[in-house]
Amino acid sequence: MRYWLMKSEPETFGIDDLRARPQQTEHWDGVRNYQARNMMRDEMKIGDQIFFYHSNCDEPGIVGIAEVASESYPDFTAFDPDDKHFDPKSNPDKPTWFMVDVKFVRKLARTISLRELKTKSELGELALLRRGNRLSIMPVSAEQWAFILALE
DNA sequence: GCCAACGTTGGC
DNA sequence: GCCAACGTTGGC
Repeated sequence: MRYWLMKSEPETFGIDDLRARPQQTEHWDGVRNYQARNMMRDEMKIGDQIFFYHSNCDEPGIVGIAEVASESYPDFTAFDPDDKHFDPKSNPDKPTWFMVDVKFVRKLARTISLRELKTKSELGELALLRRGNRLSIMPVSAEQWAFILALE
């Protein structure tokens, strides 16, 4: 099993939105970055654990845990001209973009903020903290996962 | 709102 | 293939 971190803006789709979905599950649509796509399409497996990260908000940080709930499949929002994430280069016969379903596991007892994570030398290699990293999905090592959870 | 750090696009 | 222009992300 692998570990991941996925960013979302709480004003758009936060951890509480995921919890409120039927089956507490939602497809992770809208990813339009090839690196992030490759991780979802090629590396994520059902049961992988995910840190749910709130970005672009008052206190950016890890707010909960989710898990991968499906194999990857084409992101159908790319096919819809009316969708914000429409991409004319992707079509159902040869989709460009993929996604997985993500299921709510639990909220953390408190937000582990980006500010706090930055103070931990043990997390120097965490992709989230690397300079200029804007990927919305990134891998987390088992060691990093355990260390961060122990902060809770 | 600002701006650094990207990734993408398109002219050449 | 190069690279300038442009758009986006996301912390602050």
